[in-house]
Order: sequence, then C-alpha cells, then structure tokens
Amino acid sequence: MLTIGKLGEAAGVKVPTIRYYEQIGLLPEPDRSAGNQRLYGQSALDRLAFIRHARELGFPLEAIRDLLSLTDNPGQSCAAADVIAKKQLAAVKARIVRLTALEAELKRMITQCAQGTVADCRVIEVLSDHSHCAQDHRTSEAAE
Amino acid sequence: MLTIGKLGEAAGVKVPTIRYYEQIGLLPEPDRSAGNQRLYGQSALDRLAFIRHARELGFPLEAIRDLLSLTDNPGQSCAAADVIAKKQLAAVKARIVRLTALEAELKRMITQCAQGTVADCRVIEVLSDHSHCAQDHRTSEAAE
DNA sequence: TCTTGAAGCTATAGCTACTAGAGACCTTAG
DNA sequence: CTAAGGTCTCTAGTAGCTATAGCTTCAAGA
Repeated sequence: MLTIGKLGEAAGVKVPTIRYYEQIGLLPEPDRSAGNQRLYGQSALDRLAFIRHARELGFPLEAIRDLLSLTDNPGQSCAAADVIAKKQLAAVKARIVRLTALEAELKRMITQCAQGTVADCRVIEVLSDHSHCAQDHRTSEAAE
Repeated sequence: MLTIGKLGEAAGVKVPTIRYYEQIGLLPEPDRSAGNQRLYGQSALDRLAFIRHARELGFPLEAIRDLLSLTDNPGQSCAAADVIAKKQLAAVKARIVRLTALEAELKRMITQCAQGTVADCRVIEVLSDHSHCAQDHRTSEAAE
C-alpha cells in the first residue's frame, strides 16, 4: 500500500494534485489508515498514471473523464476514444500553425530592433500597429 | 469621445475585458459622462490596441504591463523591450517543440487503434503506459 | 520510550485572463 | 414619452491546479 506521497512520486504527480483529482471525482476515494491517511493500491497508481499521461498529451480533464469511463467498461467499442484522440490531434495541429506564425512575427520584431531608445523601438512599434505585421495572426494562441 | 462599447468595437476587445483591464491597472480610469458612463479618447484607443496586439502575440499581461511602462518613458533604452520579446519568443519556441512531439504521439495512437473494443484499443493503452511513447514528452504543454 | 522532523490532514484562498449574470441606471431614436 | 439597447457595479464562475495555515500522524534515532 502506498501513502499519497509515495503514490505521487511513483506517478509523477504532486500530492495536492492527487487530492484535487479525488475532489473532482477523477480518482475514487481511497481506503484510510487508522490515523485517517489515504492508502492506495496498484489500481490507483495505474489510474493516476493514465491521467497524468493524458494531461501530458494535452487532453483536458473532461476528456480524460470520458476516457476513464471507457476503461471502466472495457467491453464497448473504442470508437469514442478514437474520436477524442482525433479531436485532440486537430487542436494540437491548429495550435502549432498559430504558434509558428507567432514565432515568425516575434523573430522579425526582434531582428529589426535597433537597440536604440524606446521611441524608435521596433518591438513597441510593431505592437502598437497591426499593419506592421507580416501575417495575420488575429486568431491567436492567446485568444483561445 | 467614445463610449466603452464603441471603444471595444474599435479595438476589437470586449466590453467586460476593458473594465477588467481598468480594474487591474492596465488602463487608466477614464473621464465619465454626467450619467457616470466611461468616455475614452484617442490615447485610450491606442493603448488598448497595443494591449490587444501584444495579447495576440501571446504576451502575458504582466509583460504587457512592463512594455506599457516603457512606452510611458520613451526616452530610455529599448533593451528591456528586447528582453521581453526574446523571452516570449523562447516560450513560443518551447511550446512548438512540445506540441510537435504531442502531434506525433497522437498520430501514432490513432493509426494503431484497431477500431475494436476498448480492451485492445491502443489509444487507451498508450495513455496508460508511458513506455509506449515514441518520444519523451514529459515536459509537456499541459504541465506548464 | 521519548522526541523530533517529515509527511499527512482539512479548509480556504489565490493564480491567469477573462466571462457571465443580476438588477439597476442612462441614452437615444421614433 | 416610451421602449430598446447600452452601461453601471458587484459577485461568482471557468480550468487546473498551487499555496497557506494550523493541526495530527508516522517513522526513525537516542
């Protein structure tokens, strides 16, 4: 049996995060020791590793909740899991496109900065006026 | 003079967002009409456009606060602006790297999904065990 | 056995950058 | 003059945690 600290270490998740996941119902309430401390078994570790991994892949917690409900009834079709993953892939692709445009714009800004005074700084100037931009980045990362 | 609605329209920023920016001190408190409604001039529009553009480029509000304080004293060196922009560029680059790894992993997961039942669905399996991953994406987008 | 320090407990508040709602007030066109 | 739509303040909510306070429990060394 693992304490919450050991579980967190094993799964690579911080202790308060585990308690948070329990609170929002992603992890079941574990058994407690005589002194009221949480005790976890292998299944909790597996489940937490699953959650962590999905978070690393950028899945929002609600999608993870759905994925977990799939694993909880493993007899049914995995088409639902496939749909979630495809949706996530589309989102990731879109973000890459937008970020790449931002990268180009920032590079351009920086290379044009003459290192003089703020009054004639390209960085400030570009930020002041969108017409200085090479591309349209109006549907941006920040606007998500 | 512009009302808050007209200002928002002109700058492409929603009305509650303008009030929020005022609240956190990014925008100065404007004059008011006899009926206590906010009235803005050209300088507020310029400042708001600057903020919006910087947000589109992914700058966090704190960085924008710093950039705005630079524009408020335009005589000094623009090295600080350069530093802020370079920091932002580095952050954007790092996100692209991570997202590209995520993209590859999601593609791999999806192509391997046998479209059978959850029990042999690779989507679930890959998410359950990090050792299935082609790359290490442990320093991920989600972990930011 | 006692003690000390780490780890655990609950509960609450905070973070970013907004967004949404309630209920009242102002402005303007017809 | 009235009705519609814009604006006002205030509060609370969103995601996904993180941090703090003040307490209790546990494990190891003297």
